[in-house]
Amino acid sequence: MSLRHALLSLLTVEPMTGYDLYKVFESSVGHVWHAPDSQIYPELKRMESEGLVTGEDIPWGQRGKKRQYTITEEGVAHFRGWISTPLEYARTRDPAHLKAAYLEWADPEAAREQMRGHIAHHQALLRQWQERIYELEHDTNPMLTKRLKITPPEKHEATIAYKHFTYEGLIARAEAEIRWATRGLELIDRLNS
Amino acid sequence: MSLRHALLSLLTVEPMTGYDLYKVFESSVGHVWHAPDSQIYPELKRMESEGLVTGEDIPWGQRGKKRQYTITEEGVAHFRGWISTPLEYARTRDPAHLKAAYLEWADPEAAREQMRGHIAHHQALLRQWQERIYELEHDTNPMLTKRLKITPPEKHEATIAYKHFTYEGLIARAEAEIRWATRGLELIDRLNS
DNA sequence: GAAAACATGTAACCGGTTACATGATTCT
DNA sequence: AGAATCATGTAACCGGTTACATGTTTTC
Repeated sequence: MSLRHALLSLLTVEPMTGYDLYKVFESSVGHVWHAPDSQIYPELKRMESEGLVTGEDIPWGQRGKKRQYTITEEGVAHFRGWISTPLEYARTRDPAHLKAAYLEWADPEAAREQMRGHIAHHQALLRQWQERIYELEHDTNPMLTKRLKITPPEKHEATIAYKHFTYEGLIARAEAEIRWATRGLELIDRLNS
Repeated sequence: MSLRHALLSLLTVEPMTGYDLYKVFESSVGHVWHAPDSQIYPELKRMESEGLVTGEDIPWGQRGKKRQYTITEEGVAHFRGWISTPLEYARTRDPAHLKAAYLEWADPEAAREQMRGHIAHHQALLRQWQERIYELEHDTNPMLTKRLKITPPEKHEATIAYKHFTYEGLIARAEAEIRWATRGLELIDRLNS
């Protein structure tokens, strides 16, 4: 149930429509949290009915309208409460490592293809996260820029530092996965020579 | 839908009942893949109806009976096919890192508690996986021992090596998470001094 | 005028979790 | 005799995915 917390985190910056939020999930934030529009719209309605946000229809063009959601005090408290609550970790369920444990069942080329896929996947993530770090260091992330504008200057350092720290962790993880799969390729070669 | 592949991987060793499989998931294998009994029993039925396994009622005590499942040739082919098929990676959804990105919303002690929880979680995983490595190196894992008995000797090395490789990857990941959260604690101290 | 982007939903399904329910066997 | 373990399920729910559906506005 972290979707609503991801939504709330964005709504602490400024009021947004479902489509605005969807676009953010599709771009930068989407590399930490993904959500399809079909999940966002109903969740916003539920959050409105629970008083975490208020919705307001605002005109859009001649006949159109869109619904803009504003976080409530209760929503802010809810978000802060979630951040402060110890995370419950889900039991392990890891298809990539489950497959890796039984690679002797695949022929060597299929096994190599698994490892190459793993490397490609994590290299793509790595690039995305390095791009986020670049944005942080050059203040080119629109959401963060807006956030800093409404944040007291003495909290700017922490606001940036925790996001930097987050992406560093994701980068370290991606690099570890790439190293692991690279060793996997070497192992496959060794076992099939 | 990897549950059925996890079940098939175990059934390649010997016929087992739902409860047998459940126990294995609760112990060693459960640290790579977890499944509750309420998911295992219906899945086995479905797999039987799809011809991946055959079920046989065998007597248990005076009046009791239990259903033992044997993997079919089709089941073996299905498992091998899965291992050889490139994995589709799910979009990122990572509550721990989502929270970390907004730790400025928590007070320092709650933020530290998050990091300590992350460290404790991954240290517990680390111990489990180191235990699995120990088992591999000393041949004290019952399932693996049985597996090797029905595996041609020339494939023993690969069978063990891929499992070793898998756990090494999980260990590297846990160590990276612990390092990350440890840096997180340092960051919290620095920002609040 | 057409295409792309903006805007918002519903419905069916799927894998997984939690709670509930029941009974037999084995061990102490 | 009682407790632990063995054994097998059902049902309600939950978060998430995929497919379907519709209409407006802006841009080229």
